[in-house]
Amino acid sequence: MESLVNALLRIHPLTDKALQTILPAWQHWEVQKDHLLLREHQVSDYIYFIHTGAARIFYQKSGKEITEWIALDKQFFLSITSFFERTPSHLSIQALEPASVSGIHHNDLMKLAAGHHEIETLLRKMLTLSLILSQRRMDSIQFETSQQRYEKLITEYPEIIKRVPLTYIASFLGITLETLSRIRSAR
Amino acid sequence: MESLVNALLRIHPLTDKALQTILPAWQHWEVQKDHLLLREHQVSDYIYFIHTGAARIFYQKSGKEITEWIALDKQFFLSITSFFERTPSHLSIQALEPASVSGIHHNDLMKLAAGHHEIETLLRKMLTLSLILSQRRMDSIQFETSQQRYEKLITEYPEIIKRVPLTYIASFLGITLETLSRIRSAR
DNA sequence: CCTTTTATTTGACAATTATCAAATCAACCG
DNA sequence: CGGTTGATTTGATAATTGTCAAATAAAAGG
Repeated sequence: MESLVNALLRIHPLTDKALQTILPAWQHWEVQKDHLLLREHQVSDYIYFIHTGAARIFYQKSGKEITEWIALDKQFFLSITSFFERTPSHLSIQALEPASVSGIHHNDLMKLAAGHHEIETLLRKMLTLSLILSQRRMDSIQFETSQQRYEKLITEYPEIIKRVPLTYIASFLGITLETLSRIRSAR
Repeated sequence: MESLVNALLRIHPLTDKALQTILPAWQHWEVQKDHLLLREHQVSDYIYFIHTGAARIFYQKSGKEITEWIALDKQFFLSITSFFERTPSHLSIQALEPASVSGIHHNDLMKLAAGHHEIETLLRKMLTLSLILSQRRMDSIQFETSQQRYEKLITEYPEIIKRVPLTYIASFLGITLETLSRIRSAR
């Protein structure tokens, strides 16, 4: 709980009142390794926050699984298009380790945002950060070599190699498993 | 003006009062072909809306210009990171045709959003749309062939070929001019 | 209309990465 | 511990795209 509060306050300094309003809206789950938080074709109802553990967002592409995002401790994650457009997701979300996860439902969040200017601002700032992140990732995919992307990843998340199978990391980086293996052995 | 109002209302149905509050904050410019709306290293102060004309967002990458975005009539465009983080932009924005452009200043928009819940919501929805777009583009860059990306582009904007030089289109698609030329001649 | 400049196409070659196949390594279970 | 399964590495080859150089086409200015 504490890490969720910190994460929220870091995004926007909510008053105590607003904080007390939004906190009860979060639900909590302890899920096992491999548990699916979201299945393909479902409408994604939650923005998640992972307290401890790891999860991946992935989809099927011509028979293969493509990992689109990997979330480690203390990160928010969601299926953006499905959550905001209220359409069935082509993505699935799966725990890669036993995980402690919180989530806020779309209905609740929208009601809170409509009722409290502060929470609307919080949401706006979350979206701003997310958009900036998305832009950076796009830049990175388009203009950095896979080598560089890999280096960046392990600089930012050194533990990721030990916690997440290379197949997932490879497709997250937009390369094949074999290419990643060669990049790694060349260092 | 009318197209800007329509564009805003399509994003979020503002009350008349909110509309009358936000409209005066927009400035208007008629700019010539090649005019720079934003120069590299400047902090980007405006979200722009292009009534008529065309513009591109680009940056220098090892001596070459990379076009990151192309905006045709009735689209919003901005240097996302610079505008929201208030940091000097690595991007430039240039009119590709004589253009009629509106813009709202960061200071004004933030004051309005803080003062009016409705405008905060409008901004939040703009960011949501922008994030969805950014995700789609990322997907497209990472998992579609350049062939497919080109097809999509001309399906959505058939006129773009006649209005924008192929060099810009090529780098927008993330390929070289030569590769684009070959894709085009193969059809 | 001709000249100059810029935009686009074409060709040859090199570099990067994907694909397919097989080998090795590591982890887990009885 | 031995065996089975899944993860990772290595090898050989093919496909895609980038790079550099040159040719052609189109546009702009006098």
